[in-house]
Amino acid sequence: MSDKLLIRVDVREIRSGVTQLLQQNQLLRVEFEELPVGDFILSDEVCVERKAATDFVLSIMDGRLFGQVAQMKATYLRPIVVLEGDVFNTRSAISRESLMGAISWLNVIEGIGTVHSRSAAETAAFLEVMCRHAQQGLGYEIPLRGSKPKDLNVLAQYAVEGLPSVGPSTAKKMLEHFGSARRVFTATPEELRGVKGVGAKMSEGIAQLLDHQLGKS
Amino acid sequence: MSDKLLIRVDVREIRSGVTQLLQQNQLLRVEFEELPVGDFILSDEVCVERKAATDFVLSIMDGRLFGQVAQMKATYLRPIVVLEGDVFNTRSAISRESLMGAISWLNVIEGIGTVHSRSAAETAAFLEVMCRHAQQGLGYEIPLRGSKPKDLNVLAQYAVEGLPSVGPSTAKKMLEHFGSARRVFTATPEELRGVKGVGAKMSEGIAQLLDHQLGKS
DNA sequence: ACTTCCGATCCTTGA
DNA sequence: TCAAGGATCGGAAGT
Repeated sequence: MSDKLLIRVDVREIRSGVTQLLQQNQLLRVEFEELPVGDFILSDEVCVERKAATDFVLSIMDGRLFGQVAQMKATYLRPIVVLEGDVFNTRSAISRESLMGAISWLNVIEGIGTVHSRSAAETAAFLEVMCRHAQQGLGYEIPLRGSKPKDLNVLAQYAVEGLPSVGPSTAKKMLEHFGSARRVFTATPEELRGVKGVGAKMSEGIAQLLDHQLGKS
Repeated sequence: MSDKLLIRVDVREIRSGVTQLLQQNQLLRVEFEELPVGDFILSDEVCVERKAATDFVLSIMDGRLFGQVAQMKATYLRPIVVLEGDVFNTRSAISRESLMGAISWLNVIEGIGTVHSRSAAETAAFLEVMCRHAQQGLGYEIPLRGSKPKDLNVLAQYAVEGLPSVGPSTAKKMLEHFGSARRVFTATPEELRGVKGVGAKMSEGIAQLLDHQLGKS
């Protein structure tokens, strides 16, 4: 019972004030890892992504947030985003509706809870509580929103979207057409054109990328 | 498509400022009902409980919150609590820990998202967005990946970074090792392990993703 | 997230 | 049947 709670922290958070505070906390044992996704792992099921206000806004604008969220959902049953600071008062030129849209999207569509904290200290305190809940919870399993197997689809889509001129819609159609990501990546330009929305230009561009031998910059 | 979004509001919210604002919103059609649970029904799945800061605190202290939440969970797939105002600055003699405990409990254990709003107006705005998301989804798709580079070398690396657990440095090494992106994507797990930094776990994860047959839509 | 803009792709026409 | 034109869709860029 006297065992400390284990919290696994991504190495990129090492220097953050939050982490310092966690280490000072006698109830916690902090371990650093290079996490492929998320910032704090509270249990096998619960993963926390911490976003300072400005970073949250930036990650919306450059699209990082969506990929991160997709990956969190693929790995953890209960991903949670902690928003640190006042997201509505960053200097960034983002519209209010975009911001609210993002928060709503997380909660309503993705089923990812958002916890607001006002400072690093508060974030650390929240993490302690959340950690206890995640590990000692109530013991019973909670039926969850996301299904696991389906999530490989998302990861596959994520990979395919890396191709030039390929967005969400084309990526989906390609995966449907070819069955797997590997078969998309091995397809010839002619085969690619079999996908609706993919014409000469796109198929050539993709082939060019795939077969490109790296050289001069 | 031009139909307004329907939002069902509990009769006890009739006189609230939030409701007034909802009624003025041309995009919404407001209907009042005596709801057995929750304050706003946004869809068959999504239900919102609005808690002004002081009320939130009170409902924690007298234990009401837990019952309400249990009922919401029983009826709706995705219950959400909107916290209006500054919950940490009510006059009530509640400890910070209890407050954070309640918020953590909602998110971590119950899987109920908490959205913070600073005023009735903001709550109303949030409800509009959430209502749209609940009923129509986004209405478009978000690219999982951010904007793409144009330089072929960089682009190839970018594409490879789409693989799970593969960051910039691993991607670079893979490309050097295999010569082209296509050859990375066609590699077997054993071949992948030939790259420094890629072990059993990562190579298996990658292969699994590449060969994953997508489940049906 | 949301909006706007631009280009590729697709589809119809019409010779 | 095929080429040219315009409508539509989806990706990219910007706020």
